[in-house]
Amino acid sequence: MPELPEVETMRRGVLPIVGSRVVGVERPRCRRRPIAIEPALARLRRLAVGATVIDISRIGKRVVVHLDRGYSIVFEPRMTGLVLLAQPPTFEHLRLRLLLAGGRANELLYWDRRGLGSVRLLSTAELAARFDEVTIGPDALAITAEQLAARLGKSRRAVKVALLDQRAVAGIGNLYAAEILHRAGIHPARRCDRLRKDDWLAIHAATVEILTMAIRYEGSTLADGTYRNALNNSGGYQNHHRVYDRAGDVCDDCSAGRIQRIVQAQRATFFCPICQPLRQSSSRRAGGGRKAK
DNA sequence: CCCCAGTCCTGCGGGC
DNA sequence: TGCCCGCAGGACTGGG
Repeated sequence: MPELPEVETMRRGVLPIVGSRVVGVERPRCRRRPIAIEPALARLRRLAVGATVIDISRIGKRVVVHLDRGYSIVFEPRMTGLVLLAQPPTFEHLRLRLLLAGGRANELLYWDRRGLGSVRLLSTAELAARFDEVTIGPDALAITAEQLAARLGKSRRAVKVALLDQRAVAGIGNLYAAEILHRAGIHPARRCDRLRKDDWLAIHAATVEILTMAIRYEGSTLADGTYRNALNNSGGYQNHHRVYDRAGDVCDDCSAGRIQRIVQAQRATFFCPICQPLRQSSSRRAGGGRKAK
């Protein structure tokens, strides 16, 4: 499930197409229900073909391919989408192919097993309108602790549920929310409005640490093997998860608690009851730093 | 406004 | 061994 580290890895992986010219857009034959592609293929083709890729950015969990002529193509992978330079995991689920010339890559592929994702061509104005500060919060790697506290501190939601709200902070999904709160030593069910400044500092520090480390390992490829980088290689961060999908395991950090699984807002949450007590202990470390391994 | 529940989709694993 | 059901969770929508 691509979250910030996986999408950032995709973005970096397709950077070689900067400078290439789009010479074709194809929707491969696919018996599957087509994913959302906007505008319709003919118009997409008319607007994109002939344009040159000038930059690749990321908006939360989306990869944005910027073209000259004032348009951008937004890839939103949702659960199982991949942006690839080559070698799709299967041809059955290949959804869109951008043919390229004049650069280091011949094509950019969008692959999506479940097909919940989308590809959209937006003008610069449409892009700005769609992703303004109301609809999407600051990126999780750019937000300050003060901004995080200001945007979530009055919410009565459980902190884990609130961290998934892309309007508050962009890029955190179910997996990394669990890992971040474990590193910060915060119980996922604690209400945002009951957290103190120290808690937000700890969550902010843990966010930067966990996401940075996950990017270094090129993201998490779970047991279903879906997530791959732009060259169809697995990520490595799944081997460093402390809590996600590890219910019943003894916690690596405290060697005492067993990882628990609960459900919040219809999503699985994992945590260590020793490292993440529901009632705040007076001795919790400040700043979210965890003892070195 | 705030928050929750339902929706989309496919593949896989557990249970019988 | 085979089949069915439930689950996985991105973003979005409708409603209390």
